[in-house]
Amino acid sequence: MTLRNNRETNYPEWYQNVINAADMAENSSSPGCMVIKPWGYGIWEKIRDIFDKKFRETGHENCYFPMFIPLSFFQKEADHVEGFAKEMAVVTHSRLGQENGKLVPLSPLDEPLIVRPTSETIIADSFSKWIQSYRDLPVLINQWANVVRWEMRPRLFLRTREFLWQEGHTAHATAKEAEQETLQMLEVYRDVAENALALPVLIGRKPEHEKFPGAVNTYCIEAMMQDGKALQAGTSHFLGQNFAKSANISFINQNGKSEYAYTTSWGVSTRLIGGIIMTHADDEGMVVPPKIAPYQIILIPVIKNDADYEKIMNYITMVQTSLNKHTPFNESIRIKIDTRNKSSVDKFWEWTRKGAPIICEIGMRDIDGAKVMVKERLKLNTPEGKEIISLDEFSSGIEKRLENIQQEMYLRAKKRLDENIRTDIKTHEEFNNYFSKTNRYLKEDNSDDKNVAFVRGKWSGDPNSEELLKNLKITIRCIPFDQSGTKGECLLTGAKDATIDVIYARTY
RNA sequence: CGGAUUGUAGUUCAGCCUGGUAGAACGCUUCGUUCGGGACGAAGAGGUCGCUGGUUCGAGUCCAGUCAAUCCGACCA
Repeated sequence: MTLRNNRETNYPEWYQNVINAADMAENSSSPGCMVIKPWGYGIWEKIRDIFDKKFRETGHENCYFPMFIPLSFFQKEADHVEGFAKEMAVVTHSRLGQENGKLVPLSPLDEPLIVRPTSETIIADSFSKWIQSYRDLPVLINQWANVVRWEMRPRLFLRTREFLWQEGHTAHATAKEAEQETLQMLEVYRDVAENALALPVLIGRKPEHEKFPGAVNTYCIEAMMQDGKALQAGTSHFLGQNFAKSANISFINQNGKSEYAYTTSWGVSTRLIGGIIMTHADDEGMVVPPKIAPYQIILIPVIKNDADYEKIMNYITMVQTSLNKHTPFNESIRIKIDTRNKSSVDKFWEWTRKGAPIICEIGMRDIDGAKVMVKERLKLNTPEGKEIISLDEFSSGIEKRLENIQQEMYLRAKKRLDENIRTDIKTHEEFNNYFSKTNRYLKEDNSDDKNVAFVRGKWSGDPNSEELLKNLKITIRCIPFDQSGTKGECLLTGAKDATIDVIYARTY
């Protein structure tokens, strides 16, 4: 029994099926919101821990700010409010009362409160109090929080009204230092995405019309899903003095003069999990990279006679003890012994659908020869996917085995990304032709030339581009850092002598 | 928020056109045989048919409203 929909017949439904099959999350009765279940939340916790460590290593400390932001704070930054106005949750009352047997809001607030869609304004307010002198800079903080954006078309992990994320906020004495911070955190995002989530990404700068509201520059990491669409996986913003001016974050510099600080902000969210699903999952369900798997190894007892129970459990404990001596990725190994009263076959397929990297079935057959049956999720349905090896060999090779799985997952995704960025499209006509096709699951051999994914090519920078892109349902994902400097036909407008290299793609 | 479609058992759905005792499969429980690639047999539990109102002797079925979900738009991490 595979998933009800495979990637090829119905990609969006397949995505939902994977989440159900892996028991990662579900729609809540609270409209547009999701319940993140233990396996999904466990993955988020691992992602969070890895990022958190990196943030600390780069000098940031965690804080917490209120989720309610006074409405007036949003009026201070014009671009910012314009960008978020259409998706604000507004708190207007402070009490409920009975009216004709129905509960109704009572006691209106003098000033409505906004449930934070992002925290620039409320954090800038604090910064303005914290920062007096150049000696107070830089301020480097991060918060792990939930935010609310009133989405009209929710999708588990990718777009829900409430989501979990991390938002870093920093203030600096110079523009240069703030820009460096912005790029440093972008590099942290790239590093974690590629090395921990096995999510190969493109990095670059957003064009003007895709910038974060209120930012001077927005940088991003962009990933490619298995249907060739792009997913913005993380953003890092250089905010210049925009928020400093609107919230009066000023300091006395070394020359005794008052100056506005330069701020940054950067964030990744639970959306990353959606990206991981759409990058690694297959027609059997989820596949989780070992570095972020809540459990890396599942041990399933195979008990044919109740009389063997104790013997088998003792052996499994021995397997666990042996594995526990090892520290893959320099961390404690994460093992789950599945003792639930279910058939071992059911357990195997359950963990397969959840995407646990390694599943071992252990029964009487293994005990005599001190062996273990090892199944790797990534090699499911292949002859190599099932090995019977000695416990010693399995145990001593476990670090390497998990590293190989992690590496293999990255390489597979990287190959897909590399092979589906078209660089040979040189004219407006070819470009229109290419994007006249609809996105679908990317076939590996690409033999029938129906794959639609990314195009790397020229853009004129024409301010009317936004409208043109909208009509074609295409976006400019980013302006890559490595610009060729050559001239060519703008793929979007057909204008000659366009100089900017950009990534065009459809997006989530 | 606009367009389309759908809401019936835990899940997927049939029943609705043509109103008259609530159905199937899977899942779940129990027992037995099984168990190392998605088991089999037998018995059993489980639904005020999304919600509100209307028409009717009678509504899962017809009508109106409403809420939610899915897909397509607009918007977005």
